[in-house]
Amino acid sequence: MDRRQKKTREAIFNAFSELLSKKHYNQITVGEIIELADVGRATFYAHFETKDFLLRELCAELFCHVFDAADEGREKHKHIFECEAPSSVFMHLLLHLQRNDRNILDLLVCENNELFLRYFKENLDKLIKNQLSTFADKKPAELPDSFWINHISATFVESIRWWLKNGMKESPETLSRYFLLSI
Amino acid sequence: MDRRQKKTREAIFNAFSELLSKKHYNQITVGEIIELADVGRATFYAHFETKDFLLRELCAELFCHVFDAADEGREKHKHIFECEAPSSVFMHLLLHLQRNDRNILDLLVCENNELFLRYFKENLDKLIKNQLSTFADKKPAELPDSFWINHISATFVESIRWWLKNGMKESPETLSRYFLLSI
DNA sequence: TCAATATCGAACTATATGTTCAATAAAATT
DNA sequence: AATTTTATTGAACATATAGTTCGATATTGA
Repeated sequence: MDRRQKKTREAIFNAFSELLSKKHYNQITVGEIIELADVGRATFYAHFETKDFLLRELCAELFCHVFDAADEGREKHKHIFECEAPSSVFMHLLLHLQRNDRNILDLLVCENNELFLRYFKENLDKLIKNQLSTFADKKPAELPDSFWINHISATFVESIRWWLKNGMKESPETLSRYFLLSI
Repeated sequence: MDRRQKKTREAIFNAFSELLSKKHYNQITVGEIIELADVGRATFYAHFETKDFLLRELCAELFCHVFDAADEGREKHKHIFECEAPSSVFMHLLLHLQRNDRNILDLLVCENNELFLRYFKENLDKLIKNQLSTFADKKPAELPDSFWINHISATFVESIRWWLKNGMKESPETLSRYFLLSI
């Protein structure tokens, strides 16, 4: 990819992230983004069709980071859900979140960002679907799989939201325990 | 309240509901609302500061309907959560949802409507807080109350969302069972 | 060096928001 | 029934933002 493109893209992502951590997605204008990113209006639209597309691509990058972060360096580490005992799965993701991507936490804690949450949950659903066996012993027999998957990932997301809303006082270990207890 | 005001307000609510069932909140314009409601632009703004305020008030009305619907007629029926055995609490709300307010379901199923979901969850949180004892036997001792409340109401909402997303094939009884099983 | 292409900036169109105001119609008051 | 108060109307208005267009300029990769 052209060096210029990469730079521009990066500048826009950074500006957007910074704005997202300060104000609600709906209240951010393209004008603000390009001003902070210091790129021309036409340039922005050469990269992203709309603000929604920008968010979608930013999410894709962040998720890639977070969900595949452990991938680099070790080989047997395809998913976060594969690398440790079932009981620490959640904690592992929390650690990744904490360590690597302050951005993603900003997005999560941000008052209401449904678009982001949807993408996040889509990714979670996929992950959890692949790791269903991990939670199989807790699943009431009567529940349909899709209900169960939805329930786990929703509980996952809500645990994080609760954590952030309350100032992240608990350690990842504690929160991980809360999550597993509540399932 | 002036008869004219009431009519106008009603017309705007109806138009807004109808639009909400067809398209996303963000894509609905004030222009569309007043056209469908057949009221003047200035009139709209005499009633509602912004579209967000309109939604907030619509929600307030709907929640009032749903959460207090059983209130009319009987006296010992302050909350849906007080009128029956714990096991049918959820079903009771589902029945209200089904019976009284197609609108509210439209809002819930609508792809992404974070504002509505937030108000809905706020109401739920309050209700569940008052009814904590109902779920006390299921609560792991270690969990903080606020985490537990959040978990229950989130599970509640997600159960309904799953139900709607999958075409509402299950009976309210079944869904109620799923909900209680997953907690 | 050169051809391809990314950026710039400024102007432009289009659409939505929210306000203002004088005229009119409906409601409440006497 | 007459009068006052209030709500609605419609049109004009100012403002903000989205998204497009295009010629000029600068950067890149070959």
